[in-house]
Amino acid sequence: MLQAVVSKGFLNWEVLRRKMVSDAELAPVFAKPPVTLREVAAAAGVSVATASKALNGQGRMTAETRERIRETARLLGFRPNNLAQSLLRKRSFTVGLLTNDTYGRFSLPLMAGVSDALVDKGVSVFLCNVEDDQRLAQLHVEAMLDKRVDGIVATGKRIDRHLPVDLSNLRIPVVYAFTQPDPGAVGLVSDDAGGARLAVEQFLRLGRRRIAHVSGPASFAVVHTRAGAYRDVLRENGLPAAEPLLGAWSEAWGHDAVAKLFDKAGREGWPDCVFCGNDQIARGVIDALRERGIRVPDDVGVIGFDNWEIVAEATRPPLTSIDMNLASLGREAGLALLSLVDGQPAAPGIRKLPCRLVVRQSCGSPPQ
Amino acid sequence: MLQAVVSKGFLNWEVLRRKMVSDAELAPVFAKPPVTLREVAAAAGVSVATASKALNGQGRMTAETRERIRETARLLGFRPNNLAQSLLRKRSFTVGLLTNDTYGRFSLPLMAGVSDALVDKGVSVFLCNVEDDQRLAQLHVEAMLDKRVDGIVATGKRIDRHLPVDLSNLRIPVVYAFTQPDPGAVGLVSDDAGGARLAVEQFLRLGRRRIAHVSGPASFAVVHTRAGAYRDVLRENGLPAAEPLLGAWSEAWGHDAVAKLFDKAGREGWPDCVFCGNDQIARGVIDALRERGIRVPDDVGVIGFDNWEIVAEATRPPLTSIDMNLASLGREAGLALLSLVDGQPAAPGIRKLPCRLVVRQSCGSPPQ
DNA sequence: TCCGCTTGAGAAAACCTTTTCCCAAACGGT
DNA sequence: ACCGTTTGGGAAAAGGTTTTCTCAAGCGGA
Repeated sequence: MLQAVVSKGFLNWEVLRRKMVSDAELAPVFAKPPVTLREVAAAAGVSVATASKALNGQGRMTAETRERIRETARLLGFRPNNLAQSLLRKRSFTVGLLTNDTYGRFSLPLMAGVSDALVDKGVSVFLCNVEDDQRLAQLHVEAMLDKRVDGIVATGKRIDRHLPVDLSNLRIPVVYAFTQPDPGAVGLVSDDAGGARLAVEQFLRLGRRRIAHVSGPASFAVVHTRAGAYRDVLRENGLPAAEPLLGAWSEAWGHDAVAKLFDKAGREGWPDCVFCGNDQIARGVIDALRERGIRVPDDVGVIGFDNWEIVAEATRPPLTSIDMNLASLGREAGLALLSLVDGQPAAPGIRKLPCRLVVRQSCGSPPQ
Repeated sequence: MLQAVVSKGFLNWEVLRRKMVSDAELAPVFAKPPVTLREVAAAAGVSVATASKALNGQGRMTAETRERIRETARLLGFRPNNLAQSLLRKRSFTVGLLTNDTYGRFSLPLMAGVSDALVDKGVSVFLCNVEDDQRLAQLHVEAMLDKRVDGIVATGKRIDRHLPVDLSNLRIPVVYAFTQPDPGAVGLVSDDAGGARLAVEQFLRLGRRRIAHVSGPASFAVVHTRAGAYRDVLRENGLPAAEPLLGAWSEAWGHDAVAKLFDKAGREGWPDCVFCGNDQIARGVIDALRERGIRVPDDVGVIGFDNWEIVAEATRPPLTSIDMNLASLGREAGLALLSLVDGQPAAPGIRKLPCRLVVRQSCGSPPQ
């Protein structure tokens, strides 16, 4: 193939050789400028227009010419400059990921999901951690806009709070994932009610009947969503729902809640299972039960929420929990954003993605 | 000010007005194209060259002209197109952050630090999660190169492992933070030996003398680094060092280690404090001690490593721990990369950044 | 009045790629 | 031999900004 090319005299071999030698000579590695299309065209003995068309499969030319140009580009290690492409196409193949939860763990799988969905479409993701700082958020948004991102995924640590910046008039599409969307925007969240339902129904399936619910602070919307679903399922099954115990998202509160639930005399008044608002509470609950000599899951079953593996697997016994599928949520958000960027109208409003029950050992086995 | 401008007749007010009206009319928000320098120049009645110089503080012109152009730009909401600027300047003000630890927690504060150091220099960060997938890593690196990032920060979940991609011949600078650097490259890691030293010396200061060390798997380099420092400090103080107990990075191993340390009869053979290789081990140790009726910190002091707040603060009592200052590490990495990008030669080799002792309650108080 | 210098501002090239014409040569048909 | 069509490929504009060069006007001095 190469031989044919050279013998035809079209490949400017001298250009190619000089280039490669000079590259090898260049001691300071950083100084080596990338190969441009112009250089490829020169080496192949064609115009840049033809070179461009050859590499993009556009235009008309002999198969031989096309292949020769391709080979030259390959040999030279040509890679098109995305900046120039973006300038022309008015698409940067770049999106921004705005979050105020850099240290937390909700945005992490979510971010991975977004990035994962976009990378093989050639789209890169700008990471923007804004903490809760308005100024910082503004700074990041402006930087992204200036860099001509095609769109923005907004995410946060709470479903019921806005990011500290207004993204509603941005002239680029925005998708909200796991954070409060602006009205009329596209939002993706986990189906917390569905998740809670999964937990309670699992207990019912296992033959438990006296189901308690211990959750986080009343200031969180999800606390009420999950508590509502808890009550609904029990009502649907003709069972009495105890008033949910609201406290904090901590192990310590799990301990306290156990005291509240199990201090009353009369074992028959005790719940036979506890659905917890997150895994830390569940961990506290399980530890407190063990300290009281109450066996998990034999005497009392426990299910957590979030499926934070490092906690769920360290719990004794390992914790059954609800997984919000945040990576999928992120992937969906990335794809939704992409289709918005492509001009496809997306249904505004909040879409809820299903949760998943991850069974370990803390919820017990089905009755024999 | 505006009045003066208009009265001078230089501000093409009609252009400005039409622009603003048409903007307001444009219903589909996404269709509104950004204002270009050309438009600013036209509205101000000057050439693009003059407009550019006015906004950048370059060139010579009357103060009045400069101010008029600036005002026009402000009014029109002009923001320079970074893509065009980057193309010309051969600097994209963009760096890549490569990590294989998206779900872990080491890279998180580190990422935040990098981003934090760069954002107010106008540099944005591409987040690239490569898991441990060679193909994915290659994909990400090529995408970054194509987008003409100015440099790359490589980070990972282990100091003693390479990322699944070779970054050593990249023609852009690379800084390694909390991952194994290529030979001759710039690397930043935490000073694990120093951190271990802080912990052991704290115990000594508190009057403890029988110091045990429980750490992670022998396959981790940091395990040996920390164990070495542990031995060194004890030797320097003329105290016998027990052989470190190596196991896993888990709570369960913390439990097992306590059994090994405290099962032997004879209280005088027991350690009076335990330095743990990470916070999860420490958590396990503390729980196991409590279950044996051994009081922390009164009978046995415990210090962890990593200062993973959510664990350290949930431990009973709250855990004293070594913080690796990962956010600072990230900041330093960002700044180092920037100075490399600016052409400043940086000393190659691994720079170790100090750790910090975070005192909570598990290590006890000084002897009275 | 003429010359040289300063001042203020514009024209044009450059960055790199894509795309729309456009043109010359070759070719088939009569 | 002539005409119309296809084929293969090139010239040039476009995208938005920066920078260098150029140039005209104005001004002071002789």
